[in-house]
Formats: sequence, C-alpha cells, structure tokens
Amino acid sequence: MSMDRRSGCPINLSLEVFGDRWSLIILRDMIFGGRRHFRELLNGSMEGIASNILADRLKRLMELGMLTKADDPSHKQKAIYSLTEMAITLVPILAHLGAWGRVWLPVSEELSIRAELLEKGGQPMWDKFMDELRHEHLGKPLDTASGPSVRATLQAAYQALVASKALAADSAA
Amino acid sequence: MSMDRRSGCPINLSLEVFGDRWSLIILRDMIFGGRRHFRELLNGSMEGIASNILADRLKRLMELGMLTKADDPSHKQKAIYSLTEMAITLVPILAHLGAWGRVWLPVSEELSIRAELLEKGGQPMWDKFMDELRHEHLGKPLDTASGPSVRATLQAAYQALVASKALAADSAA
DNA sequence: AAAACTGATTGCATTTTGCAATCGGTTGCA
DNA sequence: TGCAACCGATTGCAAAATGCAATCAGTTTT
Repeated sequence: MSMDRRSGCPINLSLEVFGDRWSLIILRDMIFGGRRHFRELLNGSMEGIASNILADRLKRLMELGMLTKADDPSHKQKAIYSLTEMAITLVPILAHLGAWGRVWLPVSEELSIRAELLEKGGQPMWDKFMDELRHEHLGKPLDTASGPSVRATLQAAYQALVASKALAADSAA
Repeated sequence: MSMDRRSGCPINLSLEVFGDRWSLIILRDMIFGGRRHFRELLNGSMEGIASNILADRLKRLMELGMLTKADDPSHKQKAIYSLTEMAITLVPILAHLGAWGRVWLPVSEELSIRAELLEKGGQPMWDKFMDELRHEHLGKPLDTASGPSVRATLQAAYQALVASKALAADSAA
C-alpha cells in the first residue's frame, strides 16, 4: 500500500488512490450507508473488513485528502469521519461502476436495486446526492429543499425489495 | 488475487474485477494504446509491470471474460489479445476516472491531455470510441465512417503537446 | 461495580507482489 | 546454416500486504 508515483497518468493516479480491495468499499459505506464511525464501518460492511485494515485505510484516505476526522461531541472517545469534496465527487464514478457491475457481474437483486435507481436517476440525481453529502459532511447549506433524500430513497427501495422477497419466501413455505 | 464473492453488491463485484494495481492499467493500454501483444504491454506500460504479473493478470482477465486470446497468423508464437464487449463498455468509466484524477491528483500535463479531450468529447465521443474498439477487437463492421479515429485524435493531441514542450525547452536552452 | 462499547494496536500465519533470471520455441538476417 | 533477437511466459525468492484473533486503555451504560 505504498505505491508512490508510478506515472502522472490520471487513470494510474486514480488507481493509486483506490486500486485496492478496501478503500472504495469504505467510501461506498460512508456515501451510501451514511456510516461515520469506526465501529459502524467495521460491523456494517457486508464484506467483513478486519479492524487493522480499516484503521490503516482510514489513515491512508485521510492522508490522501479523501477523509477528515473530528471528535464526536456526544462521546469523548468517538471519532466522526467526514468525506471531503474530493471523495464526494466520486459519486458519478460509483454510479457508473455500479451500472457496469449490474450488467456484467453476478450481482444480487437486493443489493443492486440501489445501483439501478442511481443509474436511472442520472446526473440530476447524482448532483442532488452530492449536495446532500456536502450538507452532511461539509456543513454546506442545503438550498434546494426537495423531498426525501437520495440516500433515503435508495434505502427505502432496498428495504421494500427485501420485504417483498421475505413475503414471497414466507408464502411459499 | 483470489477474492471470491465477498458480496453481491455491484460496486464490490466490480472491485473484485479490477480492484488491484494492474488490471485496469493493462486494459487502459489496450484501449488507449492499442496494444495487443504481451511484449507491447510489457514494455509499453509507463508504470513498468513485471512479466509474471502481466501473465497472471492476462490469464485472470480472460477467466473473467474481459479478454480473449488468439493466435497471430503472422507469427506462430505470437498471441493477440482482444477486448470483449464487457471490457469495451469500461470506456465511460475510464473517462470518468481520468476526469476525476485530472481534477484531484498531481497528473502530468502531457499524460492528461487525452483524459481532457475524452471528457470534453462526452458520451458521443465515447460511443464512437467504443464502436471503433468493437471494430478492432470484435470484427464488427464500422458503419459510421467518420473522420480520424478517436484513438488517433487523442494520440495526435498527446504528440503535439510533447512536441511543443520539447520546443519550449529547446528555445529556453 | 460490572458490563458493554469506543477507536484502535499487536503478533502471527498466509497470501500477494515485485524483481531478476531463465525457459523452450520462433523469426529474421548474414 | 548459424546465430542473435524476439516470443509468451515460468521459476525462485525476498518483501510487502492481508486476514484473523486477541488485546488495549479509556468511556459510557446498566
């Protein structure tokens, strides 16, 4: 995880930032899952990251300028991690990545409903989402007060799908 | 490089395909550099990939369905690697990745001119490029015969910039 | 006072990576 | 015909990254 300055190519440099198995998973959980604390990231990730790797990646993402850390006023020991603008602008890339994975890889239906909605929403939805993230993480005012948040919308769709699947499984049993 | 099925999340699965330091570099060189042979990829990469890693990644990308290999009729020993449709549809992601890197990372001017043009060209340029790649790699007919290829355009811009920089350096000396 | 939770850190075995040398076969040229 | 250069790899080995479990000191909850 050192890998410094192989070349000045934009794609290479991007890869040097999140060309590993975990960095983008952490950012995904912060962006789409709204996770801000170490334990939330540790236990919330479906992929089961180890605590030492998480600690290492959080440190690295901070050094790279993708995250910042602050004290949680409600708990002397808690740290709150925030996305920087640099990380927030990954939203379109994550949307494209999800869309590509949905087409070509064996995704699960529940976990890909969010990617599907995000893809259909297109740039306007991504812009709205990024504004919401700027509000949450950077404290910027949220000028356009327009309905439920993108994250809530995605989450609701996910929950609805899980519920309908559980119902179908129940009625079959 | 085993990492199988951590979760069915589209972003996670995408990361399992090219969440490493080299896979996307190889695809970049094939897509933008037009490289098709082992040695071209080995010596052409600015980042200096090792031959065993290259062999391993080519094998892996074939297993994943991103590449195919065929005999080169002109040379009994040569193998020609081709992109599949799955890999060709990465073009928009690479374009976004390059655009993001150009904004946030210390890219070199020469190496980022391509990313800049590709970003400005937008979806129409990406579509044209993907059609050209389908022609080159999949043998599909190229219906819209429209001017110089995208790769040639990008390459020319790169060469022009390198030349102008060399000129400036000469006149300064 | 005890139990649970906070963000980590440590030690250790396994896996992956990067590097250099090398392989057997093919080709182009003298 | 000989021989150097080139072809796509493969091997051996050291260094680094990863994954796992146990643990830490401090904080909050019960």
